[in-house]
Amino acid sequence: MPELPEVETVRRGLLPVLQGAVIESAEARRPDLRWPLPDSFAERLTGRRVEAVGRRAKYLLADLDGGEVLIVHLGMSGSIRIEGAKVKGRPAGFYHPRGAPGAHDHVVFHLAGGATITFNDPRRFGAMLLVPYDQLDSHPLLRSLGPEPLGNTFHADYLAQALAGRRTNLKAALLDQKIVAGLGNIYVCEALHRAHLSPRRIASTLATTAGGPNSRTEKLVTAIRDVLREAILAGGSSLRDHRQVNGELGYFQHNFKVYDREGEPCPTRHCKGHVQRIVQSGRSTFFCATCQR
DNA sequence: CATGCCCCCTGCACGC
DNA sequence: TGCGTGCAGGGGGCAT
Repeated sequence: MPELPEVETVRRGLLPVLQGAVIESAEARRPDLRWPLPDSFAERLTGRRVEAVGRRAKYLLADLDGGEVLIVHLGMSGSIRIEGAKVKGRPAGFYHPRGAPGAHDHVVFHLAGGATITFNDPRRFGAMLLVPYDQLDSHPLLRSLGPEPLGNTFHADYLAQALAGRRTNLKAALLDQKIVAGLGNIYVCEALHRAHLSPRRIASTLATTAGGPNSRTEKLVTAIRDVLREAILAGGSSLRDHRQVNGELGYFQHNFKVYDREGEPCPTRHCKGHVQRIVQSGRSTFFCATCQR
């Protein structure tokens, strides 16, 4: 499911409940996620205080006292919900996923004070890991990630250098988390449409012109940053599984220009094209061949 | 190293 | 209604 904006939405929802909270107990109801839950998972979490709730790419990072970090990845279908919490005196959370109550609720955290945080993931492509804080940056899952697209180090100079020599297409290059970390299928399609760049274009053509990044690269960086920022403000996109942690829907899906809009007229001003769907690397790409070059 | 393909798993929409 | 098929916000692992 979730790309950077959805994960960031979850992080922001968790923050007021989880930061500073103590985990009274943890239930590992179904340990066979993408990888088995770590050894002694529940015991290592019991009594821990959550010092901070961060995010790197599509990973949620909960810093625990005692020196370990809980890494959570939501995979394709993972979601997190909070129940029994009060934020500013008001109860938060009532939504339950479809299906039988408790179905696919693989991990449950019981916080001191009575709130529960539940990880639900039908497809079980998600994961949870515990890693010593000082080994976080060198962890195999994180060490090769490219820059955060909303961070200071992601700019046209960087992207031009990162795409130099890449013979693959732009779609695949932007999905490559080593180039830029956090984009997925939706936001790559949307960013390329905003930048009027074809997903089929060879990535290296965005690299440099006369020693510097070309204007296409500048536009792409702007498009990526804009679409992510707008999506975060909208609470992410709710297609199937993604909810905010209190059960509310995100609404950025209403702002998609091309994703899942095959056959619709291209929304670019003065463009007479239509959105088409092609398959790249086995995944759907939506774009307008008229205004995206 | 870079690239492309397969696979993990469940649920749902679709056509017959 | 009951299939069977294809598709879904990801990404590790492998062969080439």
